[in-house]
Amino acid sequence: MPRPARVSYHDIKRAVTSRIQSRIWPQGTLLPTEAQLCAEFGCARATVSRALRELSDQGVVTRKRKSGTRVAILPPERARLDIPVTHRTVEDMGAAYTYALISRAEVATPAWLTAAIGAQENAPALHLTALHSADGAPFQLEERWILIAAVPNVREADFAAITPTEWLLAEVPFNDAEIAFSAIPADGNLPSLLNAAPGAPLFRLERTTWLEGAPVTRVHMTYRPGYQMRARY
Amino acid sequence: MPRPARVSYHDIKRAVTSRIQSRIWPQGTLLPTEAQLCAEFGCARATVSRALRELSDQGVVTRKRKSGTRVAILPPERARLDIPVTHRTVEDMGAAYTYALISRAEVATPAWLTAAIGAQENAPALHLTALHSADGAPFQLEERWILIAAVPNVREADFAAITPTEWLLAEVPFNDAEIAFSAIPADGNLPSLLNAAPGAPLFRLERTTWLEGAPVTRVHMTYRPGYQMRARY
DNA sequence: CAGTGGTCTAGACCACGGT
DNA sequence: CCGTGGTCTAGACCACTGG
Repeated sequence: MPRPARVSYHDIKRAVTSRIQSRIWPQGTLLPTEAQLCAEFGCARATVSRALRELSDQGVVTRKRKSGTRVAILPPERARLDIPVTHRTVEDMGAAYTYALISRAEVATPAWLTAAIGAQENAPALHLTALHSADGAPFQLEERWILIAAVPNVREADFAAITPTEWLLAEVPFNDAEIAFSAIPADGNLPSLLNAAPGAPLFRLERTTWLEGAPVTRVHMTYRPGYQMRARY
Repeated sequence: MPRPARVSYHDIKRAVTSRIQSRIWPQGTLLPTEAQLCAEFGCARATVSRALRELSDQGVVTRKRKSGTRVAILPPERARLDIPVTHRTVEDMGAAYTYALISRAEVATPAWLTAAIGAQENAPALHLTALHSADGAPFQLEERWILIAAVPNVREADFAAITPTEWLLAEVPFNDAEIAFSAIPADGNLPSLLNAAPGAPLFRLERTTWLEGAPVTRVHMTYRPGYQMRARY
């Protein structure tokens, strides 16, 4: 079979994955070294290196210095999950997006939150509740705490005009975050706000964000009944 | 401030993210070209290129030929989700893992599934139900369909001895997949199998896998009450 | 058409970590 | 120790796309 004049790292990726799929290199197999693959494919080592690095990022192979590159045993199912701002999620469904601030209050950070995110006891926080709707129907209820110490000018933000997510994205562009998904029952004010039967299962996403180790905000996003979050890989 | 003798792509990434965080480069700003950044940092273009490529992968900047590199507006919250095999999930919790096959039957692919995954009408499938337990307590109920046409030797697999996931991973190492998360009520046999109150909200993960466009398997993994799936980024 | 990112090369040095 | 991957360099050609 003819070889392209120039070998791309894509070619190497395809060749390697193909050999893994066809069992030429079963799980756990030690792959040839980068230098050997260079020779085989007739390309520079940087090209092989990039191919193997990407496969490693995808969890297809595992690499260790000195020991070499192996076909992953039990590759974790690894998905990249893009969670767009709700605004966009709704519009991507082809629906009209509306947003309403329900409540806004300065509070002391509740104890459960303090423990969960590593904030100081009773640190002042802004507590917000807001409803995101699609074509006028409730789509997602957002409950959020923002630590005022982390973003002092949050006191001046007008959350009737801009969603907390968008304000924060503009204000604190970067951070570390942790996400948790769960199923919760519709209780408290959820049935009326989300138009759900009492006790109905609702999908919830919780996200905590830190800026250089200091907690910034925690949000609970509870979706309308039947909502599914999707990802491909 | 002193510059290291050799500039790493990590240095560039930190420098760029730092400028974005500090509003030197607000959202939407056009960054200097790779060549300009090379000159500024005193390194090769490949180094700058790798730094910007990784930032682009992370959704921090967006790149387009000819127009250049810009700070992303509304960066999507992008998480990498590793879903290990249940076996490992349980053991990572420090619990003893057990597995039991509940049912196994050859069926015609149900109509709803056919439509969802693009399989042929009435294609023969293997339908499996299995329970994964942690320290003897129900942890996850797995309901799976495997299209026999895609993996003919599935008929000889002994799913009492090996979990469907692990068998499939060994048999069909690669594929495209789609995942959906949702909250469902405990109905049918779920309450008794997962030790849940009838109607209780349960977290469910659905995954469909294809091999080169042909559907291979669909699985519904329903977790015990209260389970949370977590990710960091 | 021309500017910008996308990629490859050939060579080099280095850090990690088995043996 | 020394093999393997991790990374940087300096230079080059190419592909896409905005003006």
